[in-house]
Amino acid sequence: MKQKKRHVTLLDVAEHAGVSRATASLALRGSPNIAKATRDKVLASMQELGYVYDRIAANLRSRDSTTVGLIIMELANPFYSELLVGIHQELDKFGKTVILGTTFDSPAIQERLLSTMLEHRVGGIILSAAPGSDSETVNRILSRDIPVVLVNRTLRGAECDYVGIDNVKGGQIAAEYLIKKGHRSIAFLGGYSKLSSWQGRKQGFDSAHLAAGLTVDNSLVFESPATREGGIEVIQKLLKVSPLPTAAFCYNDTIAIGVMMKMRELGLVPGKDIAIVGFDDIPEAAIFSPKITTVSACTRMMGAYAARLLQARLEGSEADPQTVILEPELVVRQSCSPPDET
Amino acid sequence: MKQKKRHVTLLDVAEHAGVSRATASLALRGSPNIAKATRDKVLASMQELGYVYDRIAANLRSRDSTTVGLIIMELANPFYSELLVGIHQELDKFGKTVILGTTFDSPAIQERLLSTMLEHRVGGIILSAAPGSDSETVNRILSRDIPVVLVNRTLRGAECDYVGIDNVKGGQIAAEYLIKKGHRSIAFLGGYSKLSSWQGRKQGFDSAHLAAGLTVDNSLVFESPATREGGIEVIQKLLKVSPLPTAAFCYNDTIAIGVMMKMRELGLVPGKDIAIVGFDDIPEAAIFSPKITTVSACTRMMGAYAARLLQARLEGSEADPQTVILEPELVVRQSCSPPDET
DNA sequence: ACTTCTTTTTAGATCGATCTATTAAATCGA
DNA sequence: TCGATTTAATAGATCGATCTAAAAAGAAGT
Repeated sequence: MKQKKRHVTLLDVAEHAGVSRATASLALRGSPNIAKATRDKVLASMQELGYVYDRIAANLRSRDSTTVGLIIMELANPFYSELLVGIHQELDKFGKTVILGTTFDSPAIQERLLSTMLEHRVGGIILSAAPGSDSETVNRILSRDIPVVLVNRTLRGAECDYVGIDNVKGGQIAAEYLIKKGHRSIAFLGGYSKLSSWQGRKQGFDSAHLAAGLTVDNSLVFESPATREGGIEVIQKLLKVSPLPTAAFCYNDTIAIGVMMKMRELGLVPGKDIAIVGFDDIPEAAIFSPKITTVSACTRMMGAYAARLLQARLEGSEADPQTVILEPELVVRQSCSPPDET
Repeated sequence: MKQKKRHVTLLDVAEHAGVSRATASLALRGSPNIAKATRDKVLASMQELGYVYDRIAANLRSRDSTTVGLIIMELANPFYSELLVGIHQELDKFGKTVILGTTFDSPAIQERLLSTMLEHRVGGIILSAAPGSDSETVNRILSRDIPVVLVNRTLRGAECDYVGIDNVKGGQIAAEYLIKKGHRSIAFLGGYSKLSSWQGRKQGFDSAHLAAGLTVDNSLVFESPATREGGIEVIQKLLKVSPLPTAAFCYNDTIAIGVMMKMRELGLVPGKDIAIVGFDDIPEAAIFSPKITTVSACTRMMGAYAARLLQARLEGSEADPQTVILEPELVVRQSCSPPDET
């Protein structure tokens, strides 16, 4: 039953409709200087022959592109999958098709993905850069006239658009909240100090302490990968400290979840024995028990902004590099009791 | 500082190396009948000029494709994002680039996405079909010699490969487990009865009852969207029933989470007042409190299999349509107490 | 009827690569 | 040394569309 259909090209359509290839092309694209009768004839032939437009060939000739490359760290990570949703939905509105790549935070993989995407003639790239990657990488792409938008992670020296969140503010409101609740000894858990986002959050954390007349105890700062395992690792280190802090600000929600799971396993009551604030407001934060008080990074909106900035470039904007910094918001839930009176 | 580099083509490379375009092309691809000295010369010129291979143009001429279309329901859904991970990682190994589309379960959107992907000359398509979509859709693509692999959701009448899970078995082991724990009155919550996966799970659920000499009470079956909200909706309906069942099998984990959140909100103890078994084993299932006992759908593996089947077709396999059915596994956690003795 | 202007259509070159078929150079055997 | 064979390099057509520039057809003005 499987009959092999020959590939139908525009030339076949043109011949079937009794016009030239050029006319068929113009008709297809709804050019105003094709007579309506002719256009209808061409459209009918297309229908009849089962013609499929070859956008690839069209793009080759007209030197443009309807695809966009998207490079993120990982898909199995709620933060990035939310970001992906935001970007994907917005680009879809602009008729752009997304080509996906994940780096697992390896600059080498990132390099390979970028090459592949260039070979596929993407019109632009949205990049959440792997740590340790070079701004030279980005600038090399820009010099090929392919716009790049950085998202979530900035890259010093890259001359392109950037969308991120105000990490300083985020760290600050988290710490302010805990201080207001009466906490005086607050840990800072997880993440890597070489990431710009970590530095920002820490800075805000510190300045909230300063503003309240408190000093930050840097022996309560522990770094780790930004994973659930990282959280488990870091809470174990923290529990060796004496006296224990009454609260902890976690670099992100995933770490907070690891921390709290381990606490419960050890017979502690997360949120009560140690109050916890997370970061990102991933979907899990609302379903964990206790529900996690966290700093919302408006992740989807961040993705949408990135998509819009890129679209503007694709439409020819030559403006200076834009920077969009979103305001974080504290989402108060149930993971922060006031400190025990002892 | 921004100098506009002209696009470097293979012809430029050839001229720079002092050979013909054809030779440059062969050298680039490592053809055995190009002298090593010549190849080195060409490679050096490529390097020097900053040449970027245009895979799109190459694919046009050689009539093949390095891209694959992937169509799923939604990204912000742990099940599908796990599936995506499995597919994406495996395709990446084959050097295939993924073009992404989400249907939100709308056949109309699905149709549009398929068209777009065909226009982009994808080599093949992995599809988790929207409910109510037509097998004709798939067969039309197949008749264009573009292989399709269905994943997770089958489509009656579509003559192509399929990877799924044994839903009957899954429903059965879930019910068996609850029955063994002593439950005699078990609800079936969420999902839509028109989905083939729902029907399978229900069938297994029923047959486990039958095998234990129990009868299924169909007034304890409630349908809903497969979302957290669906779970909330469906537990409210269930709680109006009297006497209450002692256990519930949920169509998937997301529903189970909605159910349990709402239970807790109403002062009930999820897992104790009503024992809960979920389906899919999404990452959240392990972090929810209580940790959810669930039927693992081996989601990533499912994705990997789908990718492999497609790759086989792309390499020219003309075998009859293949069907891969994965065995589900019960993951016992903490959401199933035995029934209260009253 | 003839020029002028507009509208509609088209031939042929082109995008950047690969393919086919052929030629040029090198190697070899007698 | 010369033809036969193998190896290396190339010219020109081609993939399926768009673009440019020019031609053909139709409408309008005098």
